[in-house]
Amino acid sequence: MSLKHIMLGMLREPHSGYDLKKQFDRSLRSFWRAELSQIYPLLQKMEKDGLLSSKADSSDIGPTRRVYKRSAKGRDELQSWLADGPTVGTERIGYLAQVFFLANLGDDAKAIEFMQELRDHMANWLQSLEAAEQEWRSNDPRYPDKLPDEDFYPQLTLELGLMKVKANVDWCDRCIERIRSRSTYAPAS
Amino acid sequence: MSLKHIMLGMLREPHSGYDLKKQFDRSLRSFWRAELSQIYPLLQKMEKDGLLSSKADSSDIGPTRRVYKRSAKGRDELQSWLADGPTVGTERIGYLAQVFFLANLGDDAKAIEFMQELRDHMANWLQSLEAAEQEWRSNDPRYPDKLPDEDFYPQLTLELGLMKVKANVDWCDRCIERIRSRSTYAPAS
DNA sequence: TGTTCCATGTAATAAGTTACATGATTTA
DNA sequence: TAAATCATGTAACTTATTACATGGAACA
Repeated sequence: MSLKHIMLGMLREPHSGYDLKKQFDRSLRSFWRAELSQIYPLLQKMEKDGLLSSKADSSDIGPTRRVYKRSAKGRDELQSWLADGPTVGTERIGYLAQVFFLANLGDDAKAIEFMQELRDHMANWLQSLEAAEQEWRSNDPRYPDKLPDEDFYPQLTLELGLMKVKANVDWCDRCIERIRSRSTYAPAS
Repeated sequence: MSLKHIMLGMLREPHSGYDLKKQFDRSLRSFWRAELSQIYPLLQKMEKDGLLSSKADSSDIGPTRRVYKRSAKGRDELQSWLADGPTVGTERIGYLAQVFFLANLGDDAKAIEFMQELRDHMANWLQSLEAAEQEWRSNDPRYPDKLPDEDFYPQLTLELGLMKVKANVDWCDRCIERIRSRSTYAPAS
């Protein structure tokens, strides 16, 4: 169960479920996602299990929120997740499963369209990652290697994200090229 | 629901649940996985839904197996999955979530150990992908661009797999180096 | 005053994992 | 004959998604 551990990681400082969702969309979406309808019940369960504590926060602005923070037990649980070593072999990449079976479209032109659409997604994604990096770099002189630990490790994941998404764009381009040349040998009816 | 569609992709030719599991471990494990205890009930349900047909196969060797094959309805379902365009933004990569929170180990040496272990995993994985490619290349003169469609598209995913796993190895190396230099500035007590 | 955003949840369903159970066949 | 592999499944549980429901606050 990883979402539990991700929550524990995020809840060093108090956050509401709504906050956590936004953080997901900002900094973790390259490798994990979660819906609010999963987050809220999970937070409740984790509090029941003693991993979190919560309190209502009726601050001056906005509706009342419930903010959670991890307990000592929660911190231990997080550490043992990390100490267990890397979780490998559980990756799940839907679009690659689709490419694997793309022959079933039965039409090279449609396959090219698919790859083109994928390429566009990846190019947009790359832009947003590059923008995020640029902003970070210009707002914090410690970027990247003198960031405090709690920002340095996220920065490592941003770097890999950039590399991977770039690789995806290039790969899409080459795939399109290769499908095109094949079609030339045996053009669609 | 993607596993359903992956099954449909694989079941152009008849296969048993056991077969499908082996195919997963051979050619799809870079981006999807499934347990037998998920596969068997799913096949039954898909047959009930008219996406597959099955028959018992008491061949000369081995225990009796039940082999499934997709129906016309199954083929349509598969095509509409592909025609819907690429599924993006649902990726899930557990080890990156861990790296993101690696500061919580509270010890650079442990973080380096973690990254080292990850690097080893990736390097092994790379070896097995390279071996798979090499074998394929030497056993089929059509490799890679003159393969028939049903092998060409899987080959595209193998290529990306190779690129990504290589990128991971390099990234791990650089991360280890960067964590080391940081430690030099502020060495662990 | 209507739209968007903030904020929290429940219900129903689907998808996936871990543990358990069974028995035949092949190979060392 | 013991161990590994082939082969299929069920049960219990955990995890995740989709749809629904509610209402206050900010903003244009």
